[in-house]
Amino acid sequence: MASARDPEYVERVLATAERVPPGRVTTYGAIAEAVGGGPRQVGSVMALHGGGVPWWRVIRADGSLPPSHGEQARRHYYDERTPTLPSGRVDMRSAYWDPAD
DNA sequence: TACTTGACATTTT
DNA sequence: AAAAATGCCAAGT
Repeated sequence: MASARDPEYVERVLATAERVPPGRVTTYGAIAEAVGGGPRQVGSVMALHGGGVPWWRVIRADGSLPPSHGEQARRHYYDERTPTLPSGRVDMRSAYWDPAD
């Protein structure tokens, strides 16, 4: 299992999350494809070890804010001037950043 | 070993 | 447009 317990996997996930430029966002799925495993796995890793990374730049594929962090994330988005839609969702069209970049 | 659970994704109602 | 159903991958119990 390439996993939340393996520091290596965790490192890769966190490293990718840290590489996300300010004002941009990426998705769990994208990271999952970059580091391997499944989107949920990435989520679990973030949940356990995401304390030191900008998790607010990592959102769901549909642009919805992180399920359990709506308010926090919103504040950060405002600070980083992340393109958001009136509906409270991030503007994926322009703010999306690909980990493979 | 089998079932449940989860910072998700995609498709269909 | 919004909600439900289905699929995925690995951990936790």
